Amino acid sequence: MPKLVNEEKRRERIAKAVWNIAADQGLERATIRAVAAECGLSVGSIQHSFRTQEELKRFAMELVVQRVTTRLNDAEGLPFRAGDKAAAIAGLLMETLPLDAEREKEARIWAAFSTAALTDEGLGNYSRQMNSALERFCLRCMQELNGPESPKEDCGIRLEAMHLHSLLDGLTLALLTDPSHARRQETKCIVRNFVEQCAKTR
Amino acid sequence: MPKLVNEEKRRERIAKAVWNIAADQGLERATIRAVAAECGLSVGSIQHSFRTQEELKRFAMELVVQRVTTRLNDAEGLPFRAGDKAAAIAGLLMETLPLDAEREKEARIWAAFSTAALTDEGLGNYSRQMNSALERFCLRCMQELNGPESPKEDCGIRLEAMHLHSLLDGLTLALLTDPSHARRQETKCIVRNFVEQCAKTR
DNA sequence: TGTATTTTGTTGCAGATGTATTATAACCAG
DNA sequence: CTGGTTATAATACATCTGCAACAAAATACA
Repeated sequence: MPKLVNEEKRRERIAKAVWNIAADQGLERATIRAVAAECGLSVGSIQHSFRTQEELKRFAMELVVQRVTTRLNDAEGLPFRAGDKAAAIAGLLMETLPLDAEREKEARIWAAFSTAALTDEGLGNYSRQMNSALERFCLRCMQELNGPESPKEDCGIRLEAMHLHSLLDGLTLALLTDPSHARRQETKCIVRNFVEQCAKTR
Repeated sequence: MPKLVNEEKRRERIAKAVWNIAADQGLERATIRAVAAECGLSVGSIQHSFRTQEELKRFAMELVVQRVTTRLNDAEGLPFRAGDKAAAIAGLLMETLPLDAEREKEARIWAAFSTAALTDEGLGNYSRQMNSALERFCLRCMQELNGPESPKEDCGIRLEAMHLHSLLDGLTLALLTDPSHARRQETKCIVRNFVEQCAKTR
């Protein structure tokens, strides 16, 4: 029997190297050799874990979707205190925005992949998965905000959830091209205002 | 004296070839040879107009910013009829969204360039220019919506303009990954609701 | 300890890519 | 028509890229 390696961990390590390169050089610079250098492996090792580069990119993007999706689901499960529900939800929403260095990197990674998905049909499904997950999350937030007395099958709330989702995406983009402190503060204000407004109308 | 060619037209023609490739294959596929083939020129001709590929990409992105900026400025200049001001503005805003094939292509082009700008400092300024132009446009729309009696130096309206800007960006992204008819209709609803809501609060 | 089996590292190769160089063709003033 | 200038085209070349092939090392079990 040969050396035993946790193949899944290995694949994740390689995928994270792809993330790093995508975040600060662009996905097109994530060549096999660059990835190998980034995670301190040889080209042969990468090839052992991923037959082709396309497979590697798919896996790297899928892993992003998985991580974010489970994180969103976990957040949904949290109980809200009744008192400051609006503030709690605003905080929850802000956690999805690139307001610190770590989230900014994640957002840059996602921007690279989702743009690549526009011209790479093999990746398109992951974009759609991510959008579904985000929209479910936003819908859940809006329902929580509106209180349990609101109708479950309201068309209006679905549109408001889409509004929220698009707003978060747009704010993310704006923060990526201008990550200044001022912009961050304004972004937080916008999210707070949105939540406030929603809470008021009901 | 030699053959005289309208150099500016030539450069634009080449830049548009870059746009085409970026829109349906991704900016990284816009190699010199691919661009030459796309616009029916030879590699040498491209090189005559652009010394390096980087210069070509910069020009192609700058041209997008110029076009959109002038278009937005033109739109701002139009007079609004007093009667259906909200509807008129909603229509104006929808014109910035990829609700038809032509705008969808433009949005794909812009997505490619703005993502590239995240990891290419030479392009970052164009992203910021575009954002400024869009935000001015949104601010102008909000002011028009609120009527002339609203204070000119309101911090709130600036935030609302940023909200609108981010919303448009996010809606654009969502439409690119799901350009279905249903999604387009929902997008229009969201824009109309936003404008309505803004008009009501004042 | 031996060895079969897997992992890892290196190298080779065909094709793509950016760009410099060179040669040809087109054009207009004289 | 012609000469000189420029536009266009073709090619050359060094580098990069994905991937395959192979060699070397490592390890778990007999």
